[in-house]
Amino acid sequence: MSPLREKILSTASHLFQTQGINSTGVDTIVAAAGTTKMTLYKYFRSKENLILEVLEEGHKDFQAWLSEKLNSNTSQPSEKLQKLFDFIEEWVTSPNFRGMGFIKASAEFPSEDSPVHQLSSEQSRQFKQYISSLAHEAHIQDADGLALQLSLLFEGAVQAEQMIRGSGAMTYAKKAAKILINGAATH
Amino acid sequence: MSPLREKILSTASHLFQTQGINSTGVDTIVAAAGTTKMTLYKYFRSKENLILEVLEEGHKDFQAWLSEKLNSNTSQPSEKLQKLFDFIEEWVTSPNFRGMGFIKASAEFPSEDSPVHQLSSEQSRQFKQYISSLAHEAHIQDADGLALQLSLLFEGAVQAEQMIRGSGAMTYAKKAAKILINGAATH
DNA sequence: ATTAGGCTATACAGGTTAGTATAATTAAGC
DNA sequence: GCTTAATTATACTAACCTGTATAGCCTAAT
Repeated sequence: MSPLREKILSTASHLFQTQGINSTGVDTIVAAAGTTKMTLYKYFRSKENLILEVLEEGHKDFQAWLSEKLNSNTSQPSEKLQKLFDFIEEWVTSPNFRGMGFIKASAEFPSEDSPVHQLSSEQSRQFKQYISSLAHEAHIQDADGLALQLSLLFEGAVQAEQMIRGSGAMTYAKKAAKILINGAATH
Repeated sequence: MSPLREKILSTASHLFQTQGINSTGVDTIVAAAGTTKMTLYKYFRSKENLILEVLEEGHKDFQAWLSEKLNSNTSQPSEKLQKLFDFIEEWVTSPNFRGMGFIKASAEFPSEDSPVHQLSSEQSRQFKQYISSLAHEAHIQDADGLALQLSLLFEGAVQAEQMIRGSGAMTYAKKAAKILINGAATH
């Protein structure tokens, strides 16, 4: 991959997170990345295309990191579910955390026709599906229900944590998650 | 109050919710409200001012409806906390539900300098504070912690419900809320 | 009927944005 | 040293958006 392409992607990702997607112009991105519009439009068909690639890369990175973390640090399926939120907290509070793109993207692109909205809602669905599969392996009866509840907590916490940095939302989300997991396991 | 002013407010509220705030131009608003820009700018200093008033009205309506509902349908403080999510579900699934403005507004205006961001984060804080006061009256030890958890669930559920209409997110959020409330009450 | 106030219609200024065209510049390979 | 390819620099178009200016219209009260 071209290093300039990567630079544009990471710069855009950072700006989208801190300034918002719609309020970040292409000119701002290329200036911050130390390149020009011509180069950006060589690698990306349009701004929308760039947004989609930023979202995809961010989601892939997170999913890869999370499943690797779970697979190498736990053995039992029930243990994975228990440690899920510990690792999520680790991700969210890590210094290079650039936000969960799909959460904000769906808010900035509320129209269901928008490809950006479609991709981010698909990613949200995928994440919920992943939690559900963990719950299923741990032989939880209503695995989908628990997965939905945990993803609600997760999305709410990420948003709150970004709204007021250091609000401790993730800590309480973690506690709530453990209560819900234990409650679902005893049925 | 002028009926035209009210019409502009309600029209803007509806459009902001369905199309997003930033992607809804004033021309679109006045066309949908059946008036002209001159009239809009007679009643509102700027678009930003209109956004702030829409947010304020929506939040006031919700808070008034919710506390009235709680006060007239419950007696004991613990009962209020228990029924909180039942009423929230009623509000969210009601046909004239126009969304929780402050949740999306903070996402569309991520810069902390923005007055819109400041107002919506203040409203989010107020809502959490209200839940906390209910929890306090019910003699829950960690009232703030429970309030934070419940507001996470709430914000997550509203967003999910809007992302995929009829996802049943609110139903599961309600169940999770009851588990968390009961867990917090026995400490 | 006429006057006055609110509303409409329309055009426009000023700024911002995505995206393109064109030419100059750099750097690497032979 | 020359060619080739990639990147830069800069200017521009076309669309869009907020906010304003100006003139005309309609209705209600006197």
